[in-house]
Amino acid sequence: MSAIRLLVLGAVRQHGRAHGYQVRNDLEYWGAHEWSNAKPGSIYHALKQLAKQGLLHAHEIAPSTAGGPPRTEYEITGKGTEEYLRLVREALTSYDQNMDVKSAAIGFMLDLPRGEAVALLKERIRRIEEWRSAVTEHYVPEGGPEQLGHIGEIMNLWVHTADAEAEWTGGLIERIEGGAYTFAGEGEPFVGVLAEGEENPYATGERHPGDAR
Amino acid sequence: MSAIRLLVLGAVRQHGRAHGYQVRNDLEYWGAHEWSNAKPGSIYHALKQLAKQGLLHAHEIAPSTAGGPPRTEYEITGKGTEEYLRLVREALTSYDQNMDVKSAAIGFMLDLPRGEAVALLKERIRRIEEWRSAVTEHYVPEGGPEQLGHIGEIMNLWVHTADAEAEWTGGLIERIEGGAYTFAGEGEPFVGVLAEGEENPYATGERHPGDAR
DNA sequence: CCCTCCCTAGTCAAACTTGACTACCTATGG
DNA sequence: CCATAGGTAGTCAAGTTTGACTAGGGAGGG
Repeated sequence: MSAIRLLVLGAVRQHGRAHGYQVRNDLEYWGAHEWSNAKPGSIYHALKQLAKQGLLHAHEIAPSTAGGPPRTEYEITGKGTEEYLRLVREALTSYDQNMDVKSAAIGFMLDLPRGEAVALLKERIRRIEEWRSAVTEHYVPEGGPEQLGHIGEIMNLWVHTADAEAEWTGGLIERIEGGAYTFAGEGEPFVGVLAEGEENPYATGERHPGDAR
Repeated sequence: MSAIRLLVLGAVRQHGRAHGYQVRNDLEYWGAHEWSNAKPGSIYHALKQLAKQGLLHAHEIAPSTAGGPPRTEYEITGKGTEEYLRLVREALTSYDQNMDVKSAAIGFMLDLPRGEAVALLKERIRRIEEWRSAVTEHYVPEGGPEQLGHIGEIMNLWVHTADAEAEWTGGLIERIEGGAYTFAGEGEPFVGVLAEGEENPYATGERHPGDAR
């Protein structure tokens, strides 16, 4: 699963109606150009792709009001909302993923009801543990793990990483169950996009730490 | 950095001389089709690319001895060996990476001298800690971390992940400094490829746990 | 002897990603 | 009043990845 579809769908959805440059700005506001592969080309490509698949509706619009070429505005469709929620659920649940998917999942989790988010995170832990025991049981040869030599270090890395993720997930579950944050249906939804004309406090130039290069 | 170049260079290098299907089999033997993006198309593409860049030398060969289309054999060049070692060093050092790069780095680290491997891993820890403090210092707004709301959980994830990796790296350094494994120049090098005709004990069909789906 | 299945070895189109590039408009300083 | 820097909005070619597909040969069963 690539994070870009989720990010773009989520941005358009929070906006209600947005053109490509707005989405691009939101993702930059979120720092996503640094912790995900959200480059201009990918964003415009994703918008076109999503429109082609009926997840976004494209409005052809007259030349921009603020200079530059004419622009296309997008709105999320019913099918798109379904897909968005499906992607959020998948990102929260599955242990398949890169940092960008996980980060996006957390950013969007408030769009689910609190109970469901907790259930999905518990399922996540279950899958991590399942995977962990598959590693330890399947790969350890008869004669003990020493037989593997340095290759055993790879499994060690996998197990260590899995444990750390399970632990972090557990902490998050506790905080959510303890009443933290405002989930779907509990009040004003959290909106993290830039309004028309609002300036981006995290605009380019500054070096952000999400950047793992 | 994508893991595929490193994996393919490493496989050809251990073989001395190999055609695409052999590389494919080695990667399957290593389980790489499950913990990396090593699909047939990617492997053949990488081989051609590496040959074009002068990192591999391609021998055009007559029709296969065992059925199927004619095949091309590859050998690593001097430039290719340099690039291979550069990639191993980079993979060991940088905190940029996905599981596949890390796993490959461990698999190949014995091709470096012991002292260098330790130095690179220490540098890795230094970079992780640098990144960690960049996250905590840069992203925490005035008014405390509570201001961020659920977005703070993303930074929490990053920090937690960084700490886990630093810890794991530290453990690996200790074991290496304690004399574990046989590094470059210390004796018979470790060879993890299938000989001609040798059967792959991890052949397809079985489900491997590296598969994180 | 023939049919089917599987292994060998690889190709290919479609989708996705990357990074550089274009074109237009506004504000600003000299 | 002019040029020039910078923001707006997006395109494009080149490179990479994916997953399905091809085509030939041998093994084994009936």
